[in-house]
Amino acid sequence: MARAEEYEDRRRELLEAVFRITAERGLDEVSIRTVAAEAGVSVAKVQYYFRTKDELLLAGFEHVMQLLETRQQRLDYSGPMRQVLRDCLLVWLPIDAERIASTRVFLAFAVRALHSPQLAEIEVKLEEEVVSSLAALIARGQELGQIRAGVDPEQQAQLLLAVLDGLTLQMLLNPEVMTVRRGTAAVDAYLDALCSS
Amino acid sequence: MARAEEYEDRRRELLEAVFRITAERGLDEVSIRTVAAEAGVSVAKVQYYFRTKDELLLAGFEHVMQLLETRQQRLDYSGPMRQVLRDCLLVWLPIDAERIASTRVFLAFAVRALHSPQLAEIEVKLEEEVVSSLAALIARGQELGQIRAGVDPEQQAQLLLAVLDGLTLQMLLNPEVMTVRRGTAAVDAYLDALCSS
DNA sequence: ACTCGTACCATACAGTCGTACTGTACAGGT
DNA sequence: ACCTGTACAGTACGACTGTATGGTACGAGT
Repeated sequence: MARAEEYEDRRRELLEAVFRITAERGLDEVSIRTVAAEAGVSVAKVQYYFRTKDELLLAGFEHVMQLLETRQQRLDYSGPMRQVLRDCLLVWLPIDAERIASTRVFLAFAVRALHSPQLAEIEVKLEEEVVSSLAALIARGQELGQIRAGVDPEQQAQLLLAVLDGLTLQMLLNPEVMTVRRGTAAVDAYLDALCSS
Repeated sequence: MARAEEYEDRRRELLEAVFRITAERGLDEVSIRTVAAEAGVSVAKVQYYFRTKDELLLAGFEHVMQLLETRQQRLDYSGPMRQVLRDCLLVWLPIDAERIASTRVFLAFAVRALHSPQLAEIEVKLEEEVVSSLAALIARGQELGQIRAGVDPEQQAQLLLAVLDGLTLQMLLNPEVMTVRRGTAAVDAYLDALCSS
């Protein structure tokens, strides 16, 4: 069905425009018109693919989520658990231009989700997925004797995600203080504590 | 000078309206008109005290910051360092209605600061203050032998703040998963690691 | 050949936005 | 008594917002 594929491609192009605007100028610069201009299309085309702005934003959030998930799935899962876990965590840290953009967009949507049940639903769903996949990695590491046995995988995964969110916020807000080096060092320290006896 | 005091009072009333709207409906629901309506005054009155919307938002951010600082200064600094540090950290965690509101507002402004140099400036300034005061507490705890000597106070303070930010975000976004109990437990665990040899 | 759905475009509408302008009530100084 | 500055109120302006509408080009089906 080349029809359906093309349809999805057009939608994705528009969602990428949403992504770029959000990353560069913030979520409240996203309007039907700015998205149309960014994508180089007419207002009506945006409306054709997304009936309302809410629908556009919903899809925009899901687009970022999917991007982050994809990045997580593309990792090399063959090495030692500590390495795998580290790579997995680094997906969320703003350590290069690509990740700076995606974490900015994520944060913008997450904060808006505080007042939008629909966005919150998406956020919660993704978080559950990430937590459970991290927990699975931790549990697997425990089986292999590479990770301390005493901790609850699920709870530890949640905590890791929280630490990650915090580091992300600090790195974005104050990159001169919370540098890439310090951020990754913090993650490594956390992993040290998790892996050592 | 009762004149100047009244002037500041009026300004504060408007800033509290900004605070309430931001906490309940989000920062992008803040407009001159919604603030005027929330405060029960005319649009022109808001304009009289804040020439532009930017000025209003700037002052609004400073207002939250001041609120948080005040709350931190009102603490009881006489007990053991661990207790003091804990209270200090809990100022930032959304563990009751008051703190939920202030952390929501803080996050909203912080994310907007990603695209506003003026807001970012305020954020960075506050963060430096908080970090240095936390670092002072840690250093004092080290002198008293209540906190492990091996760590760098400044760096540890930054990390603590990051963890706090992350926990805050999680608790606000997903309160059913990251409960008050778990959030405070995470802080306590962190303090345990900091205090034990 | 005709029709129909898809994929758009240009434009219009009502509402809201930040901001500016004009007017006024009133307290205090001279 | 007169003037001036403060502290507002009411309203208007242009820009921008999300959304709706009407029109059109075109490939596919019958």
